[in-house]
Amino acid sequence: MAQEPEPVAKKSRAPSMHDVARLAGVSHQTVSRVINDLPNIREETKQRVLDSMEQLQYRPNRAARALVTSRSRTVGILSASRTNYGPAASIQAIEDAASAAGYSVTTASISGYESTSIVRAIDRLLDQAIEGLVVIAPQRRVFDTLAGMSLRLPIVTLQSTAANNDMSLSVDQILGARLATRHLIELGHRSIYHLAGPQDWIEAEARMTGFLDEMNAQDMPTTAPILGDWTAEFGYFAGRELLRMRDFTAIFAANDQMALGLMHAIRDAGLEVPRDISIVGFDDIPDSAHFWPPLTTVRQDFAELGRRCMALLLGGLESGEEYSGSILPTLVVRGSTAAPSSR
Amino acid sequence: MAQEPEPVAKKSRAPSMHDVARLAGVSHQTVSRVINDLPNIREETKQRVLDSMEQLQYRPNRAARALVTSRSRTVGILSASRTNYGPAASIQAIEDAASAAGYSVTTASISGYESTSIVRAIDRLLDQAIEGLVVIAPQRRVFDTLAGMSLRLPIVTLQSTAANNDMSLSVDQILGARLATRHLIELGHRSIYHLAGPQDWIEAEARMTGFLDEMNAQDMPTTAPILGDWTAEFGYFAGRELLRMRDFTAIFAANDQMALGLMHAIRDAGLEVPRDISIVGFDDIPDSAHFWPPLTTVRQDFAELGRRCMALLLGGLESGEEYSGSILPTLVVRGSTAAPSSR
DNA sequence: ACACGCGTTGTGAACGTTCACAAGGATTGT
DNA sequence: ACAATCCTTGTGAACGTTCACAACGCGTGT
Repeated sequence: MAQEPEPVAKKSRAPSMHDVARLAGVSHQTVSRVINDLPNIREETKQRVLDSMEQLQYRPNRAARALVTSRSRTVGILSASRTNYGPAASIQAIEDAASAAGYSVTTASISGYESTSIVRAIDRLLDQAIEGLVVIAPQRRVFDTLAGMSLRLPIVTLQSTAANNDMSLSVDQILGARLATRHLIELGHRSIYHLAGPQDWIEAEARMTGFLDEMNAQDMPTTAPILGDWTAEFGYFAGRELLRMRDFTAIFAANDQMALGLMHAIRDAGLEVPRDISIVGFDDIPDSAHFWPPLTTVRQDFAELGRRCMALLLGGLESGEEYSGSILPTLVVRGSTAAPSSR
Repeated sequence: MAQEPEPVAKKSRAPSMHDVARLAGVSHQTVSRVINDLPNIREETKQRVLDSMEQLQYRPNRAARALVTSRSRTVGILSASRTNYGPAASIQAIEDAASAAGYSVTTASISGYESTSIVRAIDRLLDQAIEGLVVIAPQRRVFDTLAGMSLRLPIVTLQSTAANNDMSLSVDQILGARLATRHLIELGHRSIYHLAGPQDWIEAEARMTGFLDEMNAQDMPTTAPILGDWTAEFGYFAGRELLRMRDFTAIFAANDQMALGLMHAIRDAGLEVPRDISIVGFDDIPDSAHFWPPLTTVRQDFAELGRRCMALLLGGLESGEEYSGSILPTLVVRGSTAAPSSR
């Protein structure tokens, strides 16, 4: 088997600065100046270089640049469950903001619940030499792991009310939960349950806190929240259990999907929402306006969250200051809540 | 202002191969051999190097490696609408598979509908020197743009039945649509509408084709499909329009969200699903089992799709062969379909 | 006319890794 | 005991960019 040289010699590496420089009749440094558009370059020269770049279809080599500057221009996103609407919308917004600022984004998601999975995910991001880290929908466990690694990075956590030494940004979950709860109380409900999220999710905890705070503030008796897993499936089965004892007239679910499952279970039991039981969700995913009945819920502006997150991170990349901010949620009243039927 | 040297000299770049080599008393090349675990290295030496790496917390510099090998070990994902369940699930699976293979993933999403947005997104990926590209939920426009750029990359397109020169992989959309349509016909429906997806989405087109194919095969009259935008919102308004003339007993919606909107509109009109009108969706998103009524739909295994996609791409990175495969969808019958009421 | 300064351009080293190759030591066969 | 061979390790260049600095040319003030 004759190992002849490749038919049409395709050994071509991509064109480099030197190629551009040669074509434009300048030095590589001048090309570099054009690329990073530094001042003190004659307009004519600049144009000549730009033309050459165009002609050769030149693209700066990111790796070489990263090597010498030791800046990767990449930020990492650590996220659990990116198939949920909320995190997905935030990631979207972060990515948009990042690319507008010349950064790129890599994501790593935590698959299981074991702590090794978390470490591996963080490790993968670190391998990319990320300059900043965004943690979305964080669980306690993630925080602990992160704290134990003591990274030298600006970190922004989303949807976390926990004040640590990182920057954090969130929709005010406690307020949101209070709004939802207050709405039910104002309608006249006296026995309200809470279907909460998974225990170690900081978001879930905050919503639970908001619920309990508001109930206490209004001197209402509370029962222990049920801990769910965010899925409609869980909401459905939790609903079936709850309906065995009908000592409540309203449920505040920690997210829209669980609320959906609840409503399913309630109908299955031959009851009606909101006539027999009122339901409030949390998130306002696009579908909830079309659930049956349309869901009363708490709206979070995920996109805004993502944008501000990126601004914060990019700011922090230079200044290194700490900061934490929050965005206000709003209550969206639709068809799943009403005054309790008098019986 | 005395510019004294930094308090605790923190000029520390990260440790490099040379640092490790010095500590272990070997050459940098030996360290390199350990990292890439090449054969022909004494076990004892290897151990010594590994210890030094551990001690210094050494991490290989990805940029330097990429520079010299001109391999970025990164694949790009080009996606529209990543907040939808389907694409999000696929991305998730791709990322998992990629990271298991030592690759990392960057995503770019197409924000608007203008072609410049597409070019910019691709450009951003190219800047990253991606070695392969996955196009998810592709629109015609994206394909055309991509074709016009004639990239030297393995490209895998997901959910596209269009045979071009790239590799492609999809759940068989046409079959899925036929299954859905046949189900309605077998139930006895004679007048069936199709609420399709956006015109230039290849997926939408395939589902429409499947619908028409099956209708024709069974000698059923067809009306022109309505072109939607995948959202529940659109499904709702389309439903309101359609219900003005009640000359149909079933609708096949091109995805679950639009089906949700349709059902909402039908209820608003005082009718019932499936008693008055049957509805079939497409995708089987996790929520649809809990819609009211639970939605009959076509299930696609997005995760499997993502996994196989990555296998294909990684294979193609070496071999460069073309390939296209498809995965079979299944019909999931739930509560939103029934025989038409005789009237 | 001369020095000075400023705007523009060029030179060479450095970043941290891999690659091609060479060199050294131990082992084997005769 | 000597050459041939294999296994292990080291040497130096190269990748494509930025950085620090040097050099050149031209105008300006005296």
